[in-house]
Amino acid sequence: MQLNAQQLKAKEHPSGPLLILAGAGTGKTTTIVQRMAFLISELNVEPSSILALTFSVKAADHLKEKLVEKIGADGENIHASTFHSFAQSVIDEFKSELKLLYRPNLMNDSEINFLIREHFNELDYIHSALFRRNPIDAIKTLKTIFDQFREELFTDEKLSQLFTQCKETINRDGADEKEREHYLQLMDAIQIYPLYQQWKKDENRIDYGDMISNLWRLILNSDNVKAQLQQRYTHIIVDEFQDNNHALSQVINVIAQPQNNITVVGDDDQCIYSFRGANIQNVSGFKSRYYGSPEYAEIPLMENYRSTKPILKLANEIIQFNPDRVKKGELHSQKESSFIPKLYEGSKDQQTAQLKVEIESYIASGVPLNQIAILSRTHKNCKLASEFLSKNRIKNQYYSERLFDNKLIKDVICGFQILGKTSYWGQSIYRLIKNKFGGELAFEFTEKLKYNKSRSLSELVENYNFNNETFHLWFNEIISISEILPENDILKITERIVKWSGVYKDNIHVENHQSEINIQILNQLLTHITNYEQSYPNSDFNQFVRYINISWEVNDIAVEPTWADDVINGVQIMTVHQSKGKEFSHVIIPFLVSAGFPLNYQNKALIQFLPANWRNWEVGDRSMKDLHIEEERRIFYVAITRAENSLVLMTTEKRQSNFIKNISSEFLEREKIMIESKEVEKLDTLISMFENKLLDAITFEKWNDAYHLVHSIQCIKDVKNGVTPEWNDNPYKVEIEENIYANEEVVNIPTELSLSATKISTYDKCPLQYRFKEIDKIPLLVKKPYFQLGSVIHKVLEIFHEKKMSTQNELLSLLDQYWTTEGFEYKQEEQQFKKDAVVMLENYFAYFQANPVHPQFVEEAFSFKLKNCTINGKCDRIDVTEDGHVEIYDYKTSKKQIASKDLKKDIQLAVYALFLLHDGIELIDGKKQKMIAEKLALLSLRHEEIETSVKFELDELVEKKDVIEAIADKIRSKDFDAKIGHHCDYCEFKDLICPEFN
DNA sequence: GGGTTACGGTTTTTT
DNA sequence: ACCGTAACCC
Repeated sequence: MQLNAQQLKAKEHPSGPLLILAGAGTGKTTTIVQRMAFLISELNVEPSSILALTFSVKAADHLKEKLVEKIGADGENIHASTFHSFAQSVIDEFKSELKLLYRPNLMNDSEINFLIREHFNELDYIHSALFRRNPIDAIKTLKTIFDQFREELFTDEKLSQLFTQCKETINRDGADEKEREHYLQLMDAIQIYPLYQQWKKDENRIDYGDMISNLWRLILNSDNVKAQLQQRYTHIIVDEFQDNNHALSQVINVIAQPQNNITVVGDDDQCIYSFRGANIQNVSGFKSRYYGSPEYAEIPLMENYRSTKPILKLANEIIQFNPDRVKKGELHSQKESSFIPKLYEGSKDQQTAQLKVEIESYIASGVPLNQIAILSRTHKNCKLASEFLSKNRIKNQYYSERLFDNKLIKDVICGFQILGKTSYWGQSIYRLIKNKFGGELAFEFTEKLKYNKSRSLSELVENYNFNNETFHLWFNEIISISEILPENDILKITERIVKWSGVYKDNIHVENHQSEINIQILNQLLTHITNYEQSYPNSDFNQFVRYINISWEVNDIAVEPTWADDVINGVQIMTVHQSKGKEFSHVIIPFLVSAGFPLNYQNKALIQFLPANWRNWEVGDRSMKDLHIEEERRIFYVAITRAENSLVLMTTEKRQSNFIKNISSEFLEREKIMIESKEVEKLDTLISMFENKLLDAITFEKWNDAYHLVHSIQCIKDVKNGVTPEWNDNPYKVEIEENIYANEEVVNIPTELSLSATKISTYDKCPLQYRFKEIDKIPLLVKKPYFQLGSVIHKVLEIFHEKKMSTQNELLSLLDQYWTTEGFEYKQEEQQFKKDAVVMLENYFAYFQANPVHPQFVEEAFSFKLKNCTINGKCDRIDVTEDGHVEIYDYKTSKKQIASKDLKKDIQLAVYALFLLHDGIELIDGKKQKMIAEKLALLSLRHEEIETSVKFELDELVEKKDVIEAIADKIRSKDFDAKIGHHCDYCEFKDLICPEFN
């Protein structure tokens, strides 16, 4: 390939610091490869004196390949690798200087979280209440902060100085609550960090951050190492320089001395990894560091060989809104085109429908599917697009599955939960029985599970009458596995669990593409477990289950793609981050809605990043939020610049993304989507699914499988036409029937429908969750600490009033009496919860002293009938005032206090009022009296002003009654569609049961 | 115009 | 749990 003038200049730049500002698609790899060739042939640099560094393994492999291709044997002698593998090789070589005898073993993310988890109870004092209340969140947060300490190369002295700074900040007036909490978390991180380092050392382990910081310590503390490295590598080349963090930049700066023959290639407009420490000031920082040096040069490559002029015009228009960019001119190209990037406006459904139209028109004009890409900001939207295309018979490729989200892996995990008797115990048995033997048998089994408090399998068997021989045998097998737990190693047990759970037998039954994927996925799990066994050879089974559960919680292991994935020709669907470095003839970016892209900036309760003024770079007066929007804009810029020939954007009519809202039609042609989306029939979806499988079978030459699939498709079509299919020996029969009859199981609604305030709000939140809890009666997880706290508080207050006690001491000693440490995994958590309980009781007592009444009733149960249901419930406390007015009180232990104006929406208070209206209570004369409640109050115990209250008038209560009856009607009509939202994260059925996540 | 409420969204991933 | 915009109120 012929280099252009700028590229040539970069190639033949003599020596000294060189900054190549390489825009998207400007031939940067070619240029640096040629530059290395030039160094060797023209400047007589030894190949082994060149150090070429990248961040990712993929980029390193790509670079090595190109080097060998262009330079030949000399290319192989160039040290081209990732930063981390370079660091590791140096540490190996000089390990004696670090006083290491053996090469430390690298920890993966699950192991790191597990390590902190296993030591968490040793921590004596934790500053952050949030950390104390939620150790798992604390562990995850600590890990990311520890990484950032290393990215910024903080020394012990620096950390202790920052600790003092934290203390000053939290004592300062005017700091808001969240900021104060963040600094408490940072104080914890600083205090725990040396312990974390020691825990690793004790086990001769290191993490990725240690690789870089050890290298830094080596060259800083040993003149010998520094001198050797400086002599060995006289020329340094760094790729994707904008993604470097501070630590990496410092390391290469030192090694490059004294000649500073250092070439960096990067584009500040494509820096999209600041969440992992990438320093947005890297590029300009390089410039200011070496600007004074006489050999310093700066060469922009802005001649783009990828995109057409109109696409680049849009890209330039968008990125120019970012402040403080390094000066390098605009991207330009020679590719003329009359196609202006297009913007479709329509609802989300219309956008997906339009996706289909666009792709079909590309197909009609002969574009290969893998030249079309759908890019999205989030995985959620990628998934949406992928599922939509599959339903519509358009082959597509989207990889994002996490190992522990996989259905088969979850089945195996269920086996571990059963053996480990964890809180997932009941749900795991339920899930496996349902998968293997159907819903009816699972339903039959649930009652028994509920009453099996000791979680003993043999006890279950004694109480169960097995009519089904296969089921009986299967159950005996898990019992015999549980009996050999102590004397067998974890891999043995895993093997038996895998067999028992049926994932081999049931999912690898046909010689087809999917089976091969399934085998690979299972192997990935086995590898994960083998690694654990090697690291913890003396682990007992319970510890192993804790490890598995933390891996599951972290869930960051991606399912590896198979070799075969490259062969498939489908529409490419990926996140913008995944698309970096790639290019496609046609790019579609749908769902450009406000809050979606740019994503809303969120200042979360758990700290995510070090404070801006702790970093080794200046951001001027831009806020964290400004920086966030700028990064989102760069992400959008990266997405646009992937397109070669056509670029189609899609957005809603209102609430459009800020990035495109005011872009003039000169850059972007707008058009309203006119088509209406229509639902694809269930059986048609199934046919599409099998047609896709057939395509795979043909691609991979699984002819026997193809034969079955053709037959399967015929059978589904038969069902569609009302004909009874002839299944013969079709191995897909079970799978197809499951799909056809899914959600058509019998749901038995009791004739006497019993509701309560809680049940009503559960239904309101998610009808499916209501069904799981109240209709299917799926076993719940073992009580979480949070609920335990609530019930203890209620119990204590009940007794306090019942026994007519009157002092705070009496109240608090009741707490001591009823408090139990059971159910708490972490010491800190238990202590904090008890502290919270004391505060709540103190708040209550202060309130009680100001309002000294003796309640008429405590924990008063009630029941009354409405048109189509019975309402049951319990009032925490009922008072009768001197003038005969009734007041009902409810204790709230949750963090959130409902504002007075919102109380009328509260269903619970309305239910109490309805009870008084419909059923009444016994007053002095022993007769039940119906009336309107004068006052309905919530006592939010976590707040100083605990009382908020409301009164419902008659017409309002009639309205509420209608609402409840409407819900009862909906339940009776078996309306149980899942409602997805943030509440899903707190739903007990999310992990193993809910079809939306399984 | 300014304040309030309703509503619709809600992470990225490498070593 | 938290943010940004549209719609509404005055």
